[in-house]
Amino acid sequence: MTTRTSRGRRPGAPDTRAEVLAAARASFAEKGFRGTTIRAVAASAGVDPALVHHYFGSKDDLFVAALEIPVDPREVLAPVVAAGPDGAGERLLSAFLGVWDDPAIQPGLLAMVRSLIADDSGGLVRDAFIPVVVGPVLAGLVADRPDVRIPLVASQVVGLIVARYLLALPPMAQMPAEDVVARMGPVLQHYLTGDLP
Amino acid sequence: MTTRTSRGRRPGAPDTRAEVLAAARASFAEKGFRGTTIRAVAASAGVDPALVHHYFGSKDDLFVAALEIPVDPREVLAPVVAAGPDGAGERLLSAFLGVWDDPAIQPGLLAMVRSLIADDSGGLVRDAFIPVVVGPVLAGLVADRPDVRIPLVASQVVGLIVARYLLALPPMAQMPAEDVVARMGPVLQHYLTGDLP
DNA sequence: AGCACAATTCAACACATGGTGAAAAACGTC
DNA sequence: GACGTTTTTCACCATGTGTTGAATTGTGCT
Repeated sequence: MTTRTSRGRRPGAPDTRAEVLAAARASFAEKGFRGTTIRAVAASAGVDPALVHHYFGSKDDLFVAALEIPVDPREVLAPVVAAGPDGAGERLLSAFLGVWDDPAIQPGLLAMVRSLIADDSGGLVRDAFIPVVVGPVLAGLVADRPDVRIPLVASQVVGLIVARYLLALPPMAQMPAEDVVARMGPVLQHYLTGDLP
Repeated sequence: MTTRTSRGRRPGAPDTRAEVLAAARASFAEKGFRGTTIRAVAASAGVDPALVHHYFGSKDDLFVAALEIPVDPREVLAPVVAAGPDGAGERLLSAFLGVWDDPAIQPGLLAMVRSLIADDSGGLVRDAFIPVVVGPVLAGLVADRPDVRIPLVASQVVGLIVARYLLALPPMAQMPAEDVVARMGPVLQHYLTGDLP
């Protein structure tokens, strides 16, 4: 039911709709859902606020449009799992950083996580994302007691994301991905397969 | 320059000011700064919105009042550091959980961290809190290369806080403090004193 | 040129929010 | 009871927000 049904623009012409979406994504990523205003998005795209509504409907609709991420976590994690538990910590981190450091993907993820933590909407991660999406995948990687190991892995990964991307703590934010993998990989490996009290 | 200068209320009487502050603290902790409205705080305390202003001034003032935490991080960490690096990982975690699991302290900390992550105000943590407050303290605990080790410790601790308190992921949120200490302590110890690539 | 349709802007509404100043109510003291 | 003080409410204001519908401009087609 979108407006854009017919043939595309002529090549070279600016795609205003895409620019608005990019501006929205950036604002959601930086300021979260509540901190983002339609007017600010419109201004940042050099456009009238009404146009934003014309293209995307309500602010909620704009948000879910900005959340659209060109990556399926299951596809990213599949090869990590397929290679078995040896060195899985490093591979897991590598895959993660590969996605998060991709400038085409990062703003959408950032918007999602920032808004998730900002409001109380953690219920979504708690009830859907972790148990349904990431839980089953990681289950193939842990040695045993997934109910204990998965939250440990999750807590370390969440900490990395918050420190490196949301808070941009130096030097964590500037550290090359390989260094992060080398230093945190063994810890993840320990959480996945090491001895647990 | 507050209004409350003269002698206190008679014992047993309800302290409206304190109730308003508690309501504000709870709302800031749950919904963050932007998600909190003066009207909602007033309603939750069963009071007129103007009274909130009368007691606390602006919304910013109310926020800093809600942030007041009866704990100095330096005092909490001092004994951890004094005992030296052996088992520092466990002691660090223990001290941390002791503070965060204290229901008298938690809402204030939650409000602080939630709002810090929600907006872009991470600059405060980045530029003041970590380097000025926690950095020097932890510097006495790390074996060497504090610029690398401290962010690693920080990322794991941040992950714990976000997973356990902000997102309340099960079973991390329900795990007894001792279990957390037993399972994450060795990792922190490794970040503090272990071999690093 | 004229037409159909998409892209874009304009002007405005309804509402929620932070904030203010004066009035009223409650309370202790003499 | 009359007073000063504190506590609490009332009635507004200015502003920013999401949203809407009509109007305007632009573009391609015949």
